[in-house]
Amino acid sequence: MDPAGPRRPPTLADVARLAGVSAMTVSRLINEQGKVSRPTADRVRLAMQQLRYRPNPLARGLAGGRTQTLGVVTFDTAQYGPASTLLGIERAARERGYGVAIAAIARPDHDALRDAVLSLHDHQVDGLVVIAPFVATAGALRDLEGTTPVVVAEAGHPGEAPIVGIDQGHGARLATRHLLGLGHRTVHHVAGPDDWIESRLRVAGWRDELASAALAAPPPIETDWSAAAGYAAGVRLVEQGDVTAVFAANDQIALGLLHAFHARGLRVPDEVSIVGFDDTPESAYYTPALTTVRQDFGRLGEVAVALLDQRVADPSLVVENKQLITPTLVVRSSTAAPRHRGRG
Amino acid sequence: MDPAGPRRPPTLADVARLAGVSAMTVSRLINEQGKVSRPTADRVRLAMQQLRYRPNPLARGLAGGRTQTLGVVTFDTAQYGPASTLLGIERAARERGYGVAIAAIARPDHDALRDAVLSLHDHQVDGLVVIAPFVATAGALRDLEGTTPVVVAEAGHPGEAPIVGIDQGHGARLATRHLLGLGHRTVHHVAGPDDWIESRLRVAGWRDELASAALAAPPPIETDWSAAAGYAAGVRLVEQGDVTAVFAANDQIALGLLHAFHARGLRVPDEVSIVGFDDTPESAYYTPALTTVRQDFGRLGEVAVALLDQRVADPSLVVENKQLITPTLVVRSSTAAPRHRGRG
DNA sequence: CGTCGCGAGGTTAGCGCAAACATCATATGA
DNA sequence: TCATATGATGTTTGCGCTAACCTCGCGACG
Repeated sequence: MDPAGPRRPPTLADVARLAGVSAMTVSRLINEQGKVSRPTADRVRLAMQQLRYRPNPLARGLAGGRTQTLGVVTFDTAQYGPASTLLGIERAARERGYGVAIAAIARPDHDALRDAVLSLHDHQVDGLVVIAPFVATAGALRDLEGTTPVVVAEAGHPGEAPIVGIDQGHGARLATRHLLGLGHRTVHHVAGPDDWIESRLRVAGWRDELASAALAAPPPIETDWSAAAGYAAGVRLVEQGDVTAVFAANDQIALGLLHAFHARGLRVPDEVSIVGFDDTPESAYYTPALTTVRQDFGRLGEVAVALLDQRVADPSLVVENKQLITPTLVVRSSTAAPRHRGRG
Repeated sequence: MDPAGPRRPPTLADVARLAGVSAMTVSRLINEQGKVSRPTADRVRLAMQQLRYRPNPLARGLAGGRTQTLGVVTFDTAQYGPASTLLGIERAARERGYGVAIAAIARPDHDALRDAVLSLHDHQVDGLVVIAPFVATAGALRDLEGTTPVVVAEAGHPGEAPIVGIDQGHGARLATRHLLGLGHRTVHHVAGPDDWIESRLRVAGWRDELASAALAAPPPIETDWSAAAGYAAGVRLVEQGDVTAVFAANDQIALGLLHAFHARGLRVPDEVSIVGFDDTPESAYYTPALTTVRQDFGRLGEVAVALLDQRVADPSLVVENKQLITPTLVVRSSTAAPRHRGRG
C-alpha cells in the first residue's frame, strides 16, 4: 500500500486529494466555518482519519495568526501557589484546545518580565496569563496593548490588564478576625517580601481588621516566604515575649514559626496561636495541624483561562478589570483562645 | 520617521532592505552559519537593532524545521519533585535559547502520555523531556523514534529513550543503611504508589540493603505520596507496635508519619526514627527536623536539557542510555539509635 | 422569465523564513 | 597561465496553511 520512503506527515493537501476536494474545503472543516455540506464533510473526515492527519500548528499560526497556544509567565519557584496555578491553567487550556508555552522569570524585575513576555509574544501565543505578582513589574505589559490579550493571575497592577485573583485582603481579614474572635488582644504578622503585591495586600488586610477592632498593628516582620525565614521570625517573636497570636503570610512561614516555638518550649496553640495562608496539602499534618486560609488555585487557573479565551475569541470585548475569588478559613488545631498571658 | 499605519513587526526582508543585502545574508547571520564578512555582518546587525528585529519562530519552524522550542511532558501535580524538575528544565532551556512548551497528563496511563507527546510533536518541538515516571506508560514513546529526540527525566523504561535520573536505589540504600547503622533491628518502608517507577526503585533499594544485612524486609505499606496517606500508614505502624525505624518514600509521607506518631504519643526519634526522601525546603522545619535523602532536581533538569541539546544538534549521536545523579543523605533530628525496645 | 441572493465550493496569493542551488569574485597551485 | 578551490553573496522555491476573492448552480421573487 504505502510506497516506501521517508514518510513525512500527511498535509492538508494530502487529505484534500484523497477526499477529492480542494484544500480550502478541508481547512474550512477544520476551522468549523460551516459552508461545507454533510456528504463532503463526511468524505473529508474519513480521509483525515485514514491518513491520521494532524494540522500543523506552525503553519496555521503563520498563515492565520492563530496558534492555539497560550503563554504563561510564572516565577521560577516550585512553591505551592504558583505551581498549582500553572497546572490549573495548563489543565483549563488543554480542555479548551490550547497548548501552553511557559516562561519563568528568575528575578522579580521589570526587564525579566519584559523578556519573558516578548519571548512568548514572538511565538505568537494567542493569549497570555501572567503570574508575576511583583511590585517592580508595573508597566511591563503596556506594549502588548491591542496585540495579544493578557490576563494577570493572582495579583497585578490595576489598569494594565484584567486581573483574576484571590481576595488576599479578605483572606488576611478572615485570619485576623478569627484570632481576635478567640480573644487575643492583638495579632502579630509575619509577612512575605515587600516587593510582592500579595504580601502587601495581606499586610493591608491584617491592618484593616485590626483597625476595625480599634487596635494598633504591631510592626510586621518581613520574610522571603520560606520556612527558614519563618523560623528566624519565630525566634524574634519569642524574644519579644508578649506574643499570643501570629498570622503568617503563608504556610511555610507558619511551619517555621511552629518549629521555632516548639524549639523554645512555647506550646501551640496553648501559649501562641498561629494562622497560615494557602492551605497546602501538608498543612493539615503539621504539628499541630495548621489553621489556615484556603486559596483555590485550580479555580484561579480556570477562571483566568476562561476569561482569556473570551478575549481571544473577541478582542474587543470589554471585561471587568478585576475578578476576585473568595478564600475561606480552615480552622484546625493551631489556634485557640489565649489561656496564658504573655510575659510583657 | 515612521510612516503611520498598522505597524506590523519588522521581517527579515525589512532588515535585508535596510542593510542593503539579500534576505539570505541576514538569515545566515542569525543562524551563525559563518560565510558573512565582518563589514556586512556589522551593517546587518545595526539594521536589526534599528528595526528591533525579532525572528519569527513560527516561520523558522515551518521553513527550517527548527523551532527553538523544547517540549516537557509532566504529571499534573504541584508536588515538589516534578515542579522543581520542570523549572530546572525551563531554566536550562532558556539559557540555551529554547522556549518551553508543556503538556501535563492527568492520569498515569499510556493514552494520556501519548496524547501529550503527540500534541507537543505537532508543535514541532526540537526535543522532548518526559517526566512521567509511570509503569503504565511503557511504549508510549516508540513512535517518536528517529523523529524527535527524547530524554526521559527521573525514571523511565530502559531502551525507549535515554534516561536522566537520580539514583533512587542508591538513595533508598543510603536511608536504610543509615537506620541500620544506628542500631535498628530492621527498617520498615512506607512506599509510594506501585504504578510509579520511582516507587518501585526505592522499594528495591530498601530491600537490597536489608538483604545485604541478612534481614528480611517487612511488608511495605503503599501510599499515594501524600501526607494524609502517610498519616494513615503511621497509624497502622503504631498499631503494629514493633516499629523502631521507618523509611518513608518521600517527605510528605514522612510528615504524615510524624504527625501520626506524635498524635499517638510516640516520640521521634526517641522511640521511632524516620527518614524521608526529597529534602523539600520545608523538611528541615518539621518537628523534629527530618533526616532525608536529598535529590537535586535543578541539576536533573540541567543535565536532561544538556543531553537533549546535544541530541538535537546531532541526532545521530549515540548516548549512554542512563545517566544517574547521586543523591545524598541529609542527617537531621528525626533519626537516632533505638533507646526503647519495640513492644513485640 | 430574468436576476438577485446565497450556499457550496474553488483559485490565488502570500505569511516569514531557510534549503538548495547558482553566481562571482579572489586566492592557490601545477 | 589557466583550471580549481574557497568564501561571500544572491535567487528561487516551497514549508503547510488560511485570507480574500472568485465561480457556479439553484431557488425565490417581482
